[in-house]
Amino acid sequence: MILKKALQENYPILSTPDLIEEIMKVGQVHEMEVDEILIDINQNVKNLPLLLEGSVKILREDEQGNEVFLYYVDQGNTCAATLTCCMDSKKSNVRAIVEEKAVFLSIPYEYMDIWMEKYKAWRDFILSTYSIRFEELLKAVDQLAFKKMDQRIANFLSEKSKLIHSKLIKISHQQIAYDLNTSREVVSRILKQMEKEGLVKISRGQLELLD
DNA sequence: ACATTAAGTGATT
DNA sequence: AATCACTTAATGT
Repeated sequence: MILKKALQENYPILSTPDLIEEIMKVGQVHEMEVDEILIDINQNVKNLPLLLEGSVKILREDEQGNEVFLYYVDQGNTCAATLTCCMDSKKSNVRAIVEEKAVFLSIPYEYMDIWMEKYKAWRDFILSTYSIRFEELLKAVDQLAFKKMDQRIANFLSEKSKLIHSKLIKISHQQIAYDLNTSREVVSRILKQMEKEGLVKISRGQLELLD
């Protein structure tokens, strides 16, 4: 079956045959289009999504509704923040928006505990996604705390470029400003500077990373 | 041709 | 680095 293959390719760590079978049995395949909200803040999370295709952007929001980009989750991964919520079906503290058309397996949260006891592969999987995401989070934190806007923008763009495997990024200055919680003018000015330095080529609604 | 939206700029805090 | 007010340029209808 094609699904099984996708699962094995994207999640080699879950290779235990019995576990694969169970995942296939209880997991529901879902598809979501770009910009759809996979998980919203304060939403009760009762399913764990295992991304098979596409990618998702994880955002944090403050009391005033300002959003800040945290990190991307791509295929073969799941979000640790979601995982935490999923463990006992708590409310999400982040928002997950589909960045690239996503296909994922939705696992009801009841199985989290059961599989933790039953399968070593599952435990390893959970632990490793925790540590991967923890590092991502630390990266995000010191970006926010210590880096200046120009570095944050440069970083944001290179992450994005890596994610979509393209140097051509279709995004407006406004959208970048929104993701990094700054103003459009600042983004425009920094981008202009980067262009002078030969780092990017800007055109309306899209930009290209140069080397 | 006109309206709409993206991007550029200077001044101010 | 943020905000404002305004201009200029690109794009859609």
